[in-house]
Amino acid sequence: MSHTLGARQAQKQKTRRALLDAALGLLEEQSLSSLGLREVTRAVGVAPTAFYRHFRSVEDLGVALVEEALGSLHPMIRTIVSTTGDGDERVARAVELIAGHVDAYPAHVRFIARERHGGVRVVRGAIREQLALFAGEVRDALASDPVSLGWEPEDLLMLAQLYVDQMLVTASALLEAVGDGAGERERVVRDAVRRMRLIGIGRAHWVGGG
Amino acid sequence: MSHTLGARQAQKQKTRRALLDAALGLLEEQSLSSLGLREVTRAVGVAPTAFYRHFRSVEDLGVALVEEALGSLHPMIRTIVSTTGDGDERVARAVELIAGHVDAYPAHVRFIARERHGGVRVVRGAIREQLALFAGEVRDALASDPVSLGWEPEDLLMLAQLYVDQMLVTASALLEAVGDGAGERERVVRDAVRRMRLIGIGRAHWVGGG
DNA sequence: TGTACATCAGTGAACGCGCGTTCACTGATGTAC
DNA sequence: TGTACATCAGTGAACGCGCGTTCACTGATGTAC
Repeated sequence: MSHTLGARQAQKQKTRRALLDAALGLLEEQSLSSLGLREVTRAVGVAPTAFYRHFRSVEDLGVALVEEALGSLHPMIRTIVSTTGDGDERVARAVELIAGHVDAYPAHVRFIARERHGGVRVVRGAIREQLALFAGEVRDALASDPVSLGWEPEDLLMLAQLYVDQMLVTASALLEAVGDGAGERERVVRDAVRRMRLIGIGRAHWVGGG
Repeated sequence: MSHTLGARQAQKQKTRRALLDAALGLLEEQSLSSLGLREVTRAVGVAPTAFYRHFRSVEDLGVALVEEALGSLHPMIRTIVSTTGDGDERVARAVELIAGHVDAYPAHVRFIARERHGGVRVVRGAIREQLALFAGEVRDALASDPVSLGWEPEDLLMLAQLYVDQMLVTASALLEAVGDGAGERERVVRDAVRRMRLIGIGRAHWVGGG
């Protein structure tokens, strides 16, 4: 996969990276459907036409950003679901992991939160697809937990989706709290922990059917 | 409030309404930060300059849409929180009310889902403000319910926010299901009911502190 | 009711500007012998 | 190692187009007497 690239390929990758990073930066203050190709190339310092050597359009770049942003989340999700310990410990660790991810990749998180319901159809579709994969992973992890004995498959998937949604809600709330000081951030974390605890309690007392 | 308007005022209101409606229509396929003033006036059939008689900018029109879209939700929220009956009945009625609102005002719902994390700061702020009002209303309703005896104020607000979030998640999921036939819609409704039930169960067994 | 004047929603021409896309190009890198 | 040719990432000029905003205007509606 990562055998030595020729100088030409290496330079091309570098420019592509620069285009993606510039776009991510510009997308902190606007949404994808208003991002211009010339804006991106101007930020990088290449000619507008260079863009076409890497992407067919800004939408295409958007799809690449989705894969990058959500691809990097898979390892984190696997870490969370494979964490051991009792309920409250697991919740605390999960929220910590999410907070760490938001600190490490704030622009990616903002991009996903913004474009999940944004104005570009193919990008919404790509995000939806990735989130469905996440929900599947979480469901499989839940299924192999003794607590889930007697749960119907549909209910397990519902719970998995609820967890994935909460992960995004938490990430997005943390992002908004970034500028508001450490106190506000602490409050958001405590709130996220309580939400997850409440869902965990609902899970522990769940009765199917109805 | 609604005493008879002069012919001039009445005509002005009509044009304003047409601008808001045209914008809502255009925003089904794009986001506010890429919506152009000329697009809106073209859709209505007035000169571009007429726009300025009603709004200072497209952002300003966006804030007006937020007030319209979320203002109309207040009565629904009051109806939901004042509904009587046991947990499962209340949940079912709440989801029905939400589904009815989505059917009645799909463009408003899409607008809020899209712009809640969208690229226009003042619009995000206006949405956040309205949602905080909703959460406050829900919290007050929860507080006056015997089930909440012993709950800390912070936990009540957390739960209220969770309910408001779920309302939006449900509305947005219903919207996505609109094109996918009645079966898919039914599935989304069942899923929403189960999510709300699970949260209700967590609420019933909640223990503060920790 | 009739008249003279004020208001103001909507018009239409004009502006400078940045957009996405096309095209033929350049020159460094890669490859075949 | 050296040479001749192919590839291809990035260039720069050019295009037609729609944008937001300004300005002086028109003519129907409103108001004062």
